[in-house]
Amino acid sequence: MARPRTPLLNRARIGETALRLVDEQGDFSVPQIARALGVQTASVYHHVDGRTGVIELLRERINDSIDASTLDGAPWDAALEAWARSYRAAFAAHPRAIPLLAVSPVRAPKVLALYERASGLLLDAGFAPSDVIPVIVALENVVLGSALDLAAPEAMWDVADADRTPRLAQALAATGPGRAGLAFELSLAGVMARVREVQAGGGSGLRRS
Amino acid sequence: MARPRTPLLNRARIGETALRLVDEQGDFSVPQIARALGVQTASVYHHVDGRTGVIELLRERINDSIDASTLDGAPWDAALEAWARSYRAAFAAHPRAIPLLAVSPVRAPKVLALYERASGLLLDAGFAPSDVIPVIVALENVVLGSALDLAAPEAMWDVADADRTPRLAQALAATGPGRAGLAFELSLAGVMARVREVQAGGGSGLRRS
DNA sequence: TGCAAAAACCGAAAGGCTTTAGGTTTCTGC
DNA sequence: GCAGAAACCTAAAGCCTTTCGGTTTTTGCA
Repeated sequence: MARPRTPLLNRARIGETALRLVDEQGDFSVPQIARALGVQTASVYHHVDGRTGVIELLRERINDSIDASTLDGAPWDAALEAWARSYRAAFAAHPRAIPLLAVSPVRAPKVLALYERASGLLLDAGFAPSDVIPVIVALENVVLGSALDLAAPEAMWDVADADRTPRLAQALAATGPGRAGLAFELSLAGVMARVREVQAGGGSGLRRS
Repeated sequence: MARPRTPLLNRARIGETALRLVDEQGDFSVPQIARALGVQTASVYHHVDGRTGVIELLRERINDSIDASTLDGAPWDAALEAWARSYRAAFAAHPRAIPLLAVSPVRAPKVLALYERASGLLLDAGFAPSDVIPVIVALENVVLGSALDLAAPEAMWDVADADRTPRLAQALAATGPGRAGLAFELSLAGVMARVREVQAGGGSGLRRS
């Protein structure tokens, strides 16, 4: 009833539970976590900095499943592309977490470490320093946009009926499964091609184009 | 104290207030809207279907500022690109609303009408029907990903310090303002180039690549 | 014209969430 | 051996969402 002989809580268990709740219902609350772990709400606050802290835990968990080693590969463009794929796969595994992560700022050092490696990769590849961040952000946009698409899926397209939106219905009928993946591959291929052009151009390839 | 001689509330005033609150603080609550309009909380529920209804109001407002006429232009690729730009501009004007809109699917007929026009544009341009949806989704991913980036607090990048993340810090220092816009232009240019390839290829250009 | 029904707002309340403050017990370091 | 930290609890303040009856004014229609 006070301090237990063996601890009931730890950050890992809290993060695990929160992620499960988010996967199941698209959101979480501190009382829900506490109930799932058989503990009072206030106890959770001893291990985590409130709701924001739990979100940070989610970010770490998802981020840990990104294969950072891809960034060590060569050539640089294959490495970057593999990183983007791994990045997306990590988010695609928990699409409902994305809206949560989008609003709160990144504080996890591990996440910053990823950006650090990506920056190093691009600088070593000869990118102008002023082009590095835009390139990273562009890739990130594609990854997150595609992941966001996974978060609010089919319902949106189901509304289309052949009477009011015939062309859309025609296009939808011809679309096979895995449209989200196809769209991601299209975007990724396009952006990577453009990124290669920027690198080949040297200097600040972006502002010139 | 009961029914006023002239109505105090209407959907437009509620939507306007909600959007202002979202722009200012990144979120809204029904009581906040009520207070801003000098009304009791319960009164708002007479005009709008709760919190969800207010979010739908936000979506309508933002969608209305998309310039749909761009899709009527020619050539098709310029029209599509202009649409993407207008699409992004609409969201960029209220970036903090994106996480709110991202979770619930679109049901507004006006939005579907946009997709209908885009589908027609692509079909008329000779795209294989099975390629139309992936192309639209790919563009949308870039637009929403980039808009989401605008919602993310700048603080995210401020955390980088030169000791632990030197290359990232170097890249950040060299980055001018408007990194978000630069990244969007990069993504858009890349995706549009790839989309042109798909069209030129005919058939199902996507699966072949 | 009369009057029932609808519209617009208010008061109150249930139930949930976030967070803090202050207790009690157990463990740890010295 | 003991002070202090750690882990959990009870309690409570203050917010939010939503619903359920009021009260008054307007409107539709007979």
